[in-house]
Amino acid sequence: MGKVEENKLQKLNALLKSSYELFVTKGIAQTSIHDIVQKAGVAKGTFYLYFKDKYEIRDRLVVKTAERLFLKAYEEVQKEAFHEGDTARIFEDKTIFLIDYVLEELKKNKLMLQFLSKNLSRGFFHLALESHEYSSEVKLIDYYYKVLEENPTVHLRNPEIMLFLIVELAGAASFSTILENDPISFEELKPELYSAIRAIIRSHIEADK
Amino acid sequence: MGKVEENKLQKLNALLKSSYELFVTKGIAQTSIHDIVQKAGVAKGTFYLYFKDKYEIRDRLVVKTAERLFLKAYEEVQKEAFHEGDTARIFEDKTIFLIDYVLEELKKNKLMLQFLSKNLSRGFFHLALESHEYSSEVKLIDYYYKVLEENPTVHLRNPEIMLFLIVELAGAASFSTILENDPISFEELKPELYSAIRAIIRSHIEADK
Amino acid sequence: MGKVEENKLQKLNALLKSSYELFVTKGIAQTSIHDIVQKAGVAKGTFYLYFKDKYEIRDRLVVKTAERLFLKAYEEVQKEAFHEGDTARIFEDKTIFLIDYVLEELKKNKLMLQFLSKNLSRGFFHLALESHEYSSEVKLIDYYYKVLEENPTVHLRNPEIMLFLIVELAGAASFSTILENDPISFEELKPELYSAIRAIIRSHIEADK
Amino acid sequence: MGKVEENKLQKLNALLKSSYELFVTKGIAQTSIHDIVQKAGVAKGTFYLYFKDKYEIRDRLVVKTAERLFLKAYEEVQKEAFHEGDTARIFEDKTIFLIDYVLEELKKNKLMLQFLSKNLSRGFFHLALESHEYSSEVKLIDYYYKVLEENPTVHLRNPEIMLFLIVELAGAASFSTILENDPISFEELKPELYSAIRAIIRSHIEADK
DNA sequence: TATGAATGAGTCTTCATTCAT
DNA sequence: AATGAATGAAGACTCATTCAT
Repeated sequence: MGKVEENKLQKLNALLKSSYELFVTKGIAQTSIHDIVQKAGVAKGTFYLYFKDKYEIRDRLVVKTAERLFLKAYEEVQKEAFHEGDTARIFEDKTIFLIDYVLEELKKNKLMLQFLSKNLSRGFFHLALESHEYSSEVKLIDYYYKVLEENPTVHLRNPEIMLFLIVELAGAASFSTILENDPISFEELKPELYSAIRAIIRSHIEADK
Repeated sequence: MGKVEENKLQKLNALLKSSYELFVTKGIAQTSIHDIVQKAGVAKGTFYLYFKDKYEIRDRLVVKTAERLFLKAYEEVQKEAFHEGDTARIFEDKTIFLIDYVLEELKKNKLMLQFLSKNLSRGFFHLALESHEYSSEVKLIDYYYKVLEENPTVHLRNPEIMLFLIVELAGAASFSTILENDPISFEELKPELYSAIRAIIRSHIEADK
Repeated sequence: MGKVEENKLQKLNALLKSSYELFVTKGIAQTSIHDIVQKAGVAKGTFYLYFKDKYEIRDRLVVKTAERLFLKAYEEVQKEAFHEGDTARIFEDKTIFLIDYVLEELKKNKLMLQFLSKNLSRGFFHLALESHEYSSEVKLIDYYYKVLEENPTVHLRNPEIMLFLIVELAGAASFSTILENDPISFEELKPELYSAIRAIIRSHIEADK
Repeated sequence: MGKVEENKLQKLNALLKSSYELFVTKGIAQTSIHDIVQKAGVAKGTFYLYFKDKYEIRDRLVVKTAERLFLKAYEEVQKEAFHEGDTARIFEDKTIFLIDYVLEELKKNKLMLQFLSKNLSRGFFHLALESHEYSSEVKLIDYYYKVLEENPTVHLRNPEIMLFLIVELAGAASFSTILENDPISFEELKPELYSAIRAIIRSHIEADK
């Protein structure tokens, strides 16, 4: 990589980094291009060499953040030992573990949750399901299929829709409870949420012949 | 009502009406006070006689819209005959009916759905669960308790959290499917959504002694 | 006085009183008609039945305040016994006493001093010298002539200009020292100020034949 | 100086110039940012690149104007020959000359005087005594000490306070007479004012042993 | 006389975007 | 490629004043 290329990458990263910090701290609407470039230490005009506007930078950040999170969640599932009960039960446990890992991470980093939830109406989970122009190739659904493949005796009626429902439920329910303890605390919600998710999973597992 | 009072109400309504129309068409951020008062045919200063800013007007509109919708849903439940199966099944059916009515209304009026979903981070459904300063007294949860009372043999482990989970699920899942047919169409989602909701309800119904 | 007249006077006084309080607390520019009428407990339109604008009310207040102050100062001079030295010295002492009384009153009520000095470029003292449409008939200069008459052997070269110079000097010098201790404290200034005033008086006293 | 720098200076000066003209003509309160930038031929946003608000521009103008005036007055004192009488008399004459020069300049430019007197509660002369953030370093008091040093046999009891008193007196008395011929004309006032100033100076000159 | 709802001009201020250097 | 001065549209909000009741 030439010196020029290196310099460009450096500026790009400075812009991404300062944007992320500002978005997460002040919120997107309250962050101006001026704020971003000042924090990044580049000139105003430079911003426009890399991004169309701040919403483009936000989209890139959201995708990047989501992917990183899911990759880590998947890696943690792999490390864990699941063997209590039958394969259906193991699959259920793995799903809950995955969801729980992500939610706990978001709980630890509320600013990140706020940033993600505030700026994506459909929520963080949903986005990660979709293909996206900035995205690299791996999606939550791909990880999920891998988990599924590891338990070949489990048959789901409609795995994609099931995951969609679970993700929407977990996302929507945890946003308000984590951020506002409303209507109950996240800790109180958790057992009920996971019990509901298990109920959904079971209703999707087809009886073996 | 005196002439003055009449005139005041007229202005208030003109402002609410033009705001609503602009919000659902252009979005809140893209709507200026200038737009609102111009459409309403009143002076700029008049706006500030009735509202602090456009977010106050939005909140009032959201609450008003949500209440109207739920009241109608509840009325429709009352008209309908439910008698297939045991009381638990009847309760399930009534819940699904209620949800379905609201979702169908939102589907008919996508602009309203968009407006509501875009402007309430926690979602339209969630709001309706809570008390609110602009709100009259009846809430979704109240309607729900009424429905519950009509089926006194049904015992729910935790009716409030159950409703919260159902509402978050239905809300989140239907927003993206209705507005963007993504990842599937709303029509395809429906049976799966309702089946998931039934699974959640059943997991909350306590076994009779 | 009829009931209507009484009511009118009451409103007028309420407006004057609330204006004064707001002017000395927040300053004139920061006080709106809305503030005044709200504090006075009358309607906005009522303000315009009594005053053209807030500057008219300010002028009336300034004159009223100044007159009251000078009347009191003159009364105090009358109570005091002056007999040390010759008539010229007694006249000098009376003048200093008069000035000192007014300055001490202003020092006690800095808000009043601020209000007067901020809103009259030429200062409080100067105004009181002039005839004014809202003013009743007695002016500082009239009091001064009375003092002069009590000491008939004293001959001043130009009493009016002398008083003008003294008043401007005392006013300007005390404003900044009382309000801001700048460049020295008022207490430190006083002996120097009064010594300067005495020097001016002496230079105006004509030698008797 | 690069083209950019040159252009910046040009804009800054255009803003200062148009502000000054508007302030002295209409008064500060009646001058809007819109007026200023329009007259300067720059965009509204440009104003905020150079100044926080119109009060900052006013302060800079006042200081700039005052400094220029006093520098010129001092230079004129240096050019003049003073030798009539003893050193005390020469010192007196120089002081009067200095004051007179400034007052005559203000008389020539009544708009400037009006602007200065209206917008500085403590008075224009007073300002010139003080250090100020926009100011370069030389102050009236510095010039005055120089004058004093040129006459080493003159001993003043308290030169700083004496100057303060003289300046306040000259400032306050001349504002109203120059601007409004009130209560007498400036020309009529002058001999009396200077005689008063001489009386003050003499009362500060300490008797030689 | 008194009211206070209504007005809309006026003001400040921010900010994305452009473009000459 | 990078800069940052300049732009000016756009927006929020205030407030003295009017006038129908």
